[in-house]
Amino acid sequence: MSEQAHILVVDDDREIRDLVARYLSKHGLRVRTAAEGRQMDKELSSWSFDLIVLDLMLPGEDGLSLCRRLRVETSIPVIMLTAMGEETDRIIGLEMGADDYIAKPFNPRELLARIKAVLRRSSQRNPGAPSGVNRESKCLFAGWQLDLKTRELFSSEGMLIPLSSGEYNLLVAFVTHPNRVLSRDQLLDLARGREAQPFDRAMDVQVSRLRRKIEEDASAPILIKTIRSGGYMFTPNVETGS
Amino acid sequence: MSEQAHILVVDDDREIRDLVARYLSKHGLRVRTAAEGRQMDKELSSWSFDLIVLDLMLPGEDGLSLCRRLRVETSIPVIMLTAMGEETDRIIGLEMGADDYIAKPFNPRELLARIKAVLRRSSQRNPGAPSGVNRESKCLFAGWQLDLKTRELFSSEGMLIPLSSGEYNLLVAFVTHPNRVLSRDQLLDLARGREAQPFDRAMDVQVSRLRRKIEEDASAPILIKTIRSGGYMFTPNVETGS
DNA sequence: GGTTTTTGGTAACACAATGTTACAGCGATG
DNA sequence: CATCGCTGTAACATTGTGTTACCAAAAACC
Repeated sequence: MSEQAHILVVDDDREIRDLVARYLSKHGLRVRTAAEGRQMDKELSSWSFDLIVLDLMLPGEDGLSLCRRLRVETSIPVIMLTAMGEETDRIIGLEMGADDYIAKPFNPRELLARIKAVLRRSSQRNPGAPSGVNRESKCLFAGWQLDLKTRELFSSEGMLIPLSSGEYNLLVAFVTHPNRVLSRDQLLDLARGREAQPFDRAMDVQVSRLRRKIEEDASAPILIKTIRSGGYMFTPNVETGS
Repeated sequence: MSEQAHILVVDDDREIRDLVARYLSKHGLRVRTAAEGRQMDKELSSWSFDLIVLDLMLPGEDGLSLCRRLRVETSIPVIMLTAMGEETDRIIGLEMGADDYIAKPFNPRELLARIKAVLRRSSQRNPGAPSGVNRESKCLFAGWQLDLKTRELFSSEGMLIPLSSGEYNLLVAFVTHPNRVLSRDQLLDLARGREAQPFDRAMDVQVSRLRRKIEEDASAPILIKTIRSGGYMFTPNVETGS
């Protein structure tokens, strides 16, 4: 979050989405949007976010239900948007686990202020930590064992393989998104929380360095496959456990 | 916290104290009250609390100052009560380290919702760990035993390892905030109560000195991990006991 | 099939972050 | 006021990361 914060705006009204997205971007935030729950899930699985702005009324699964799910699955702060201004709704929102609440119609400036307040709080609470999912503490894949709590990687023989912070973050990004094509851009976001510059080859190099440590034969990679003009894919099955 | 949470309400207005105490008790929380700072300290030294509801305006030492002290001495979450509704006050409250804020007059139901929200957050942050002051006097981690009362550190063989007071404070900061990334800035605040200057390397040096004493191999640290461009993380499980 | 173009791998370098040591200043102690 | 232990600072060593460059592999083109 020393960089720009990454915000997901979930609202079925296209105008509001665009308005908010434009306003927040102009004020230095990175913004992505989703129209409803399924799109939200898709965004969540592709990017890491620092905060979610969530409309209460949505087609399909409604905002409260999404909010409850977010609370169970992640620790990303949520600001609820609602058309109704009554106190009960506000309270219900908070009871569902939202971090703040704002009534429609709202002044974008106020939304920005609340976003900053919530980010300030959550960065105090959990500074520097990657937001989002992180419940299980061990991951098993292809004989390897990655301990998310101690940030340690063990080979199938039980040897401790030292990873740099960058290699660890990248591996976590892979392990939490297996069997999917991840673009360099996404990886950069998931592992570093930053955006790609044009001709940014940082991820290629980091992948290369990680391969050298975890692949049997780094010149014929099995675990981290290259998807030409797509990115990379982490192919082993990942078992997550306590 | 699987039991009833234990709440301390600090407010000089007797009516508010009683009203809040009754409402919260009725909803399954254990509540104690205090009218001002000294009473608060007395309660704190007699009981362990999961959360403190703290009025901003108090006779004697005011709420902000109490809040700041609480932050230094304990890790109990705080919700600030204030008569003023302006954002500056809110921000000041949050900067002092409050976890949430609610403006008077408030709906008890909203207070309850916020209390639950904060408890939920703090139990996520510190799962299974006993909340509150370390009236516990011993900490066990990775075979080490740290006695908070006598400020002594014993190795697994029972040897007394002398610590300087700086090393002790740093270790306490780690032991009370395990499994979290702590920035140099935070560590400086927790262990020294001061702010970082630009290019302040004091914590690096102190961490290095502490590692030399508690790590098996200081060149491959297990207990205190470096999080590049983030800070440090204390990774062992900490058991606290009497 | 052969050539060109695009894409990815990685070595080498430069820079940034961190580890470590030496030393000076400070306060406590006797 | 000499000594001792502790701490911060500065200097240097080490390690990690991003960038660039060059080469190889794959795809596109003819």
